[in-house]
Amino acid sequence: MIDIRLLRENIDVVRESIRKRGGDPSLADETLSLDIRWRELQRELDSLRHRRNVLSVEIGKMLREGRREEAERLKEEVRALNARIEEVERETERVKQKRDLMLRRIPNIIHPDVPVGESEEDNVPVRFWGKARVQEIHVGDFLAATGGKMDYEVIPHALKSHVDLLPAMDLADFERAAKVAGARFYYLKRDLVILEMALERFALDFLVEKGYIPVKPPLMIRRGAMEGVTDFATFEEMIYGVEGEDLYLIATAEHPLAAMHMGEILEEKALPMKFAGISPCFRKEAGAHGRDTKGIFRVHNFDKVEQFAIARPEESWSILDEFVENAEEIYRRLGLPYRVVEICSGELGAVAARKYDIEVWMPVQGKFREVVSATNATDYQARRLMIRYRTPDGFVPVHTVNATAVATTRTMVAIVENFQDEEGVIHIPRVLREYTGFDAIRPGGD
RNA sequence: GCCGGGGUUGCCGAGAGGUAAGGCGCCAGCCUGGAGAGCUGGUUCCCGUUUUGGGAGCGAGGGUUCAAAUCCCUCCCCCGGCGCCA
Repeated sequence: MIDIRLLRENIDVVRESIRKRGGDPSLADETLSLDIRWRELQRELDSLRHRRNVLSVEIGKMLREGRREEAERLKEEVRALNARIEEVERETERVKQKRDLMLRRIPNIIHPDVPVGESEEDNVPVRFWGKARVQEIHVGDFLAATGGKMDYEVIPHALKSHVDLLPAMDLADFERAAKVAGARFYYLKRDLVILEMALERFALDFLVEKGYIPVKPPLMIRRGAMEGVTDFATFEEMIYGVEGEDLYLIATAEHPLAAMHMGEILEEKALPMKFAGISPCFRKEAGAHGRDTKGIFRVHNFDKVEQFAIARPEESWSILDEFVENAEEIYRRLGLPYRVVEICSGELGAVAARKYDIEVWMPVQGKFREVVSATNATDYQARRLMIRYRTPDGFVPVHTVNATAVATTRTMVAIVENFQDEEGVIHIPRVLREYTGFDAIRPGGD
């Protein structure tokens, strides 16, 4: 939620931000006129209540002095006044709720440097790292995607998709998962289970070493908490609810981590707080029909190690950079070639003021695919959640920053695509071997 | 799940139908060579204002009443005990 004062005092900033996102800026004007109406009603309500309070004190005095008839007459007057108050209260509440509903639909004010654009094609690559392995047929696409700014080698042999390779090696079972749970679920088996845990432990150790606090959060949270951290569209399209309970499955550890300090006033010296959350993530993936329908690239539940910070406003941008750098270092250590892209205005989620993705080169698919997403939500979540910190001029909303460290399923796809050889052997990145205890996964096991 | 105790302002803590004591912390002013102590005022949210001001707020939501932190319902959370469980 944006600061309503911004709407009252500087509505052009709000309009411009909405326009850049491709939304309708009249949302700002409509919200403001509701706010003006609400303030009128509130003023009327306050003066009516003032009158009641005065009379009520008077009644108390009369009763103490034994002036019963006078008191009864006044009571009658207050009863009439109360009927009027109730009427105005209802209207005030109605207008306020409508205003708040619209206010919550206004997306975060975007950072001025965010590239303006409409779709994925307008995202701006900012960095490339590594030497990509490119199949002959993908060389054209690769050059288009990198503009020649990334090193590559053409590989002669054909590569297998994880969708085929993993079941063939009995490392995953998609058919039985579909029987039991439906599409976009999976059983992971054997060494792949170990690999997943190795990835998690590697990412967690990496962040803990930097002083981040490891956290396993609740996997279900209440509606009030979920509404504080997600926008309406996310809630509708992504979030599973539990029937008969006021509980919703988290779509990322960011949700319970952001809500952890809701309603609190934090001491400035406690900031920034940096967390390494680890949790399963549950996502409906509504509207993703026909895309990545097989395998483990896009699934309804997966594990993720997440970076999350609660920060002072003046430090949130450097923390966003730090998070991106952390994630890059993780993927560099894994040896996976990637590019960093800045997400354009039209593709930003409502809570994001600015966002970077890391996309790993996937040799089988012949594309860069998103594995990491890093967002500065500025004060947007904090205002909804009422997370503030103490400053000399009062309580100020904190900033929240989130970024992936490792999403296990997508990273495993990246490993399978990048590190399989001619024989179909999957080589384990060196940094993971101390965690897995094996250096490769071979067909037929061993 | 059951029984009992509890949830009050940044923190602690009184108030048990009559309109939120007191202490601490913090901020400002006075005082001081400077600091401290002391004194004075302020210290949640909303509306209004040149100023004076008004309203809301006692875990959440309803109800009773002229008036609710206080009485009555529903729910949430914390502490203790019992039960159940990994």
